[in-house]
Amino acid sequence: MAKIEEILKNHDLRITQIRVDILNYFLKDKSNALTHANLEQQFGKKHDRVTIYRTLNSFLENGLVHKIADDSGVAKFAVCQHGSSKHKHDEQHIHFKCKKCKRIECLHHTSIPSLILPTNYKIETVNLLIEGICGICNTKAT
Amino acid sequence: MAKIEEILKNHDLRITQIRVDILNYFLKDKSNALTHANLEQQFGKKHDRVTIYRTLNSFLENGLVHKIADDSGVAKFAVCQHGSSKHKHDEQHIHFKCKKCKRIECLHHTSIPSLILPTNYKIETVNLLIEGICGICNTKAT
DNA sequence: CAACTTTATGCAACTAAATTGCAAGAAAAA
DNA sequence: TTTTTCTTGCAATTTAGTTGCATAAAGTTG
Repeated sequence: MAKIEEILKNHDLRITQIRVDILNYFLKDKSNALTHANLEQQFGKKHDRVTIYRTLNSFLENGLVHKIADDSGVAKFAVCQHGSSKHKHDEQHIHFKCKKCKRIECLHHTSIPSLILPTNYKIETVNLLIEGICGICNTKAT
Repeated sequence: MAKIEEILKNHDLRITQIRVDILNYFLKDKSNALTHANLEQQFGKKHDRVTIYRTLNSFLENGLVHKIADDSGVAKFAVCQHGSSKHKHDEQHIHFKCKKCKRIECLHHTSIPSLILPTNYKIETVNLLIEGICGICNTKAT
């Protein structure tokens, strides 16, 4: 069985054309976040708009991708790092949004420092989005 | 001149009824974030839906409020701490979203630790959203 | 592998959030 | 108080996402 199909299986997802296509597209650049619009542009002729939404949602529910919080109002998704089970939680990591190229990427190798909150606050998830200029844009500066 | 009106002036905003109303409402609980829907519920009879959007946007542009990134797709706003000029940047702070009461609040007294990013990455803004159970909900637990 | 069960897909319609254009009205400036 | 500039209200539109339902495909079982 091809690698892609194994990944889908491991996340309790049926193997269908659109899922293979979209997962492949995500895996081309693992740290890059994608929107529904990005995928519609890529696959809009081959697959239905609504099916793309539903694919993203099932990927999300089954822990294959995670949703990235940003203030644009458009949902962005990126593949989770762990290759296998849907139950294993993705390590928390930083998201970086470049103001120049607009790309959002996951910085998997940069850890989130521990935080001290007021008494009685219970932390469940930490969502850290940094905006600035990414390495690529910064080297080929104006 | 009343305090509210001074604040508007200091942010280069004309004094109008809706702006006074909305700013007052924000200031009732300075650390609480509000959505357009919250404000529409409060002021929908007195003021137009679109005007509420525009009020939020001018508050945002003139640095009176900031927009909070979260994954819900609905824009949330909270007043900035500094009372005065629109040019003074708001100190960066943590946002906390309670999974029980759904409230988003600004933790102004909890600072963001410094972060080390990969080479050539330039940080401009840090957006830190923590989800969990807030102090109030946690003490009156189930 | 045929029949069956379950889940996914495509299409149309719909909802929700936010924006735009424009004429009229209100604030601030001259 | 007149003029200029900005703000408001209304209608229409755009954009993002969801829902219902009939059909089709995937996986399962005898």
